[in-house]
Amino acid sequence: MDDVGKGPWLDDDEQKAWRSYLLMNKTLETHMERHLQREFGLSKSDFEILVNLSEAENGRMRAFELGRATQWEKSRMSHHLTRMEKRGLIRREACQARYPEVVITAEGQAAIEACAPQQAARIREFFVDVFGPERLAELGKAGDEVVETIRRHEENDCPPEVRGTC
Amino acid sequence: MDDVGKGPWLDDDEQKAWRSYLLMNKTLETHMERHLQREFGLSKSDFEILVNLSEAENGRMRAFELGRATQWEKSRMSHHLTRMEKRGLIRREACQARYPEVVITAEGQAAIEACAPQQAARIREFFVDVFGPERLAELGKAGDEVVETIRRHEENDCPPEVRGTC
DNA sequence: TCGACCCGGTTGACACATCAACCAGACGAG
DNA sequence: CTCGTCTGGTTGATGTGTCAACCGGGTCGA
Repeated sequence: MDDVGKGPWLDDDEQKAWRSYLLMNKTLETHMERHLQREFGLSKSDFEILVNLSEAENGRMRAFELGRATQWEKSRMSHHLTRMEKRGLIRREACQARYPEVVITAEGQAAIEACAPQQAARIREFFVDVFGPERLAELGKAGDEVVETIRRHEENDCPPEVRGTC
Repeated sequence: MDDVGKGPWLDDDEQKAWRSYLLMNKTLETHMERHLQREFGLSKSDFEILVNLSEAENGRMRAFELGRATQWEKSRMSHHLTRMEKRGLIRREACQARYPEVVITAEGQAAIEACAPQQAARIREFFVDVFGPERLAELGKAGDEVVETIRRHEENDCPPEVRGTC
């Protein structure tokens, strides 16, 4: 309620920066994703899961932790894991503990080892190197601030009232 | 082939910046989208179409131009337009020219006029103001460079050879 | 004039995300 | 003990995006 008053829409500079940002996002994302899909038959989502699993102890995690790491909703996680299981990239494995663990298969391991270096190279080529170290650091800081601001706003907006619909 | 050689994966600083950037994206996007959905029943895609139409001459455009403006595939456009038509936000209208025109309805106009100011205010609050003018300008420039780099790379990668699969 | 292609647009099948409902074990209060 | 509730996880319905195939009117060369 304290931010409205500069006019109903963004002014030209604001607009321009915002649109540049959006365009960069879309371009980067579609480029990376298309490459991943065409060369390796993996989606961005597959990649995210495989990265997390391959970095984990013994290549195994609970679905819950995967959810925390990726910020996905649990139902999305469940659906996607069943699809990946069907394709042989992961396996759900019952263990002595309460809940089953998600395990990366040899095939999954091979897939990510095959594509990770190229992904990294692309990130460098199109993002890291274009920004350069100073701008990169700036962006990182600003990004964290944005996230922080939104976090604060959201928890402000709905303090633990009875409403579960936050 | 000239970028590989710094190691197969990103180093710590690169990694950190990249992840901050990704997180900012996801946070911003889900926040904005959720707000739009809950308060106004519009998706980001609906919004994009309505913005373009409402800025156009007479609130009407060819689907083709919408496609150019939004960078969507034609099939996605077609599907989404039929859905929006069913909801009464737009109308497809045959005219004397070759192809039908997409027209924004009164209802669509009302919807976007209702939500646009709040969208703008949120963009200011969480993006423009957090970055501040200098960093915003930097980001805009860097973003354009990224887009430019990818463009060059892609047209380089597949010059107008016979392959239509670019 | 005829056929080959191009181009804007539609369609159908399928992959994916989201939402709400459900399930089962754990846990705490009575 | 048992009833309510919480939590991690699954399921099904539905909305959305993508791919490939198709359609119909133009255009161009033979």
